[in-house]
Amino acid sequence: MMASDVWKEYESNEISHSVAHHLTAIHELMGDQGYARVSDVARALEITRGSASLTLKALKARGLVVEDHNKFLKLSDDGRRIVDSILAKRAVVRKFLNEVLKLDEHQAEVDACKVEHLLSAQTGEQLLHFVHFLLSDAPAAQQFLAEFWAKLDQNEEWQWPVQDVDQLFNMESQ
Amino acid sequence: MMASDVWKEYESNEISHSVAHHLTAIHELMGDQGYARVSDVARALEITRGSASLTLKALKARGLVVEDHNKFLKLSDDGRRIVDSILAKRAVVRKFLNEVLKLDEHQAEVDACKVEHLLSAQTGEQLLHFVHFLLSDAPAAQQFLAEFWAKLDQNEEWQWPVQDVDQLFNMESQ
DNA sequence: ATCAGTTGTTTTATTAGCAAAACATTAGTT
DNA sequence: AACTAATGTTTTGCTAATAAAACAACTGAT
Repeated sequence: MMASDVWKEYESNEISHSVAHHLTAIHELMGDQGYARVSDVARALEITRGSASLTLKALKARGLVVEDHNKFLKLSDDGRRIVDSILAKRAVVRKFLNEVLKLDEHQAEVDACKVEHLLSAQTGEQLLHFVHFLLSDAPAAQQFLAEFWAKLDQNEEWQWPVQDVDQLFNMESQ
Repeated sequence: MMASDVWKEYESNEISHSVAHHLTAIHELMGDQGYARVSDVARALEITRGSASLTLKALKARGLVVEDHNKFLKLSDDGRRIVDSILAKRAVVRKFLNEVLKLDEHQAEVDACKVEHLLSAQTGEQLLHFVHFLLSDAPAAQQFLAEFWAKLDQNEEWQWPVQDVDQLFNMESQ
């Protein structure tokens, strides 16, 4: 049975990759230089001012960005909440990929950036609990990680992509 | 510092969400009913035949799909490799979200479907090693999971989204 | 043989997200 | 004042991915 209802939810996402980065750019510019204009966002994202102007106009219409009396941009409360959730997911995914799975920092950054806006809040929260405990000083966590990393170094070989992951876990197919 | 070079890699992905699902649809139709035509793919994805026809024409041009003498579609070797890597990532992410993080099956399925085509091969492979060891009968793994799940039930409270994830881990900001 | 249903394609239109270019406004300098 | 630079917007055009509708070709039943 095809999960036709599942795959279409991709587009029904309220926050696109582009929107996520327009919003986070405003947030970071506010932190770095205290203000954010259309041009600053465009420079930060390396797109033209025209493109940024159009996207930001839409975000103002959606109530995620508000404009100062003198064209200075600010996140609304809703916009701020969205940025917080995105940055939290990005940070925890990056941390997991880099510090647990031992992927290099660039790869961890790129992959985290790609998925940050797609994960549900529930997923982000559970992942945070998981990584927090995994990287804590709890003996069970440290013991597990030590053994996992040792196993990684042994370079146990599968050819990737594994043909049938479920079979690798001794599951019935679903 | 803005990672301007990072966020644009999103679009430079060779496989879009749509393409990933056109290819996997062909794969699953071959398994289910032994053949796959344009109409079958369109029905499986719940899009019009016209849309499927156009997308599949592009995939034939890219050499990922080949067409029978009588309009029957098949994956090329390249197409098959892509489907294998996508399905492996989807399976391992779904398993991690559902069986480790204890997200419900639907949420796990949706989130896995959203990110499957975005993760690098390296990430997929490392995640597979991780989940495989985590769900094995190794005592360190079972001990860790038991403690983690017990901790989850205690419902340790953070308000999500956490404002500063790095501070939660006692890191210096980066 | 005709009529209905299925299939595949093409054309037209829409949306999101970009670039490029033209334009208007403002700010700073000389 | 005039010239220059920076800023913001609008218009036009592009690509990917969709829908909708028209069309052609094949299949099957009676």
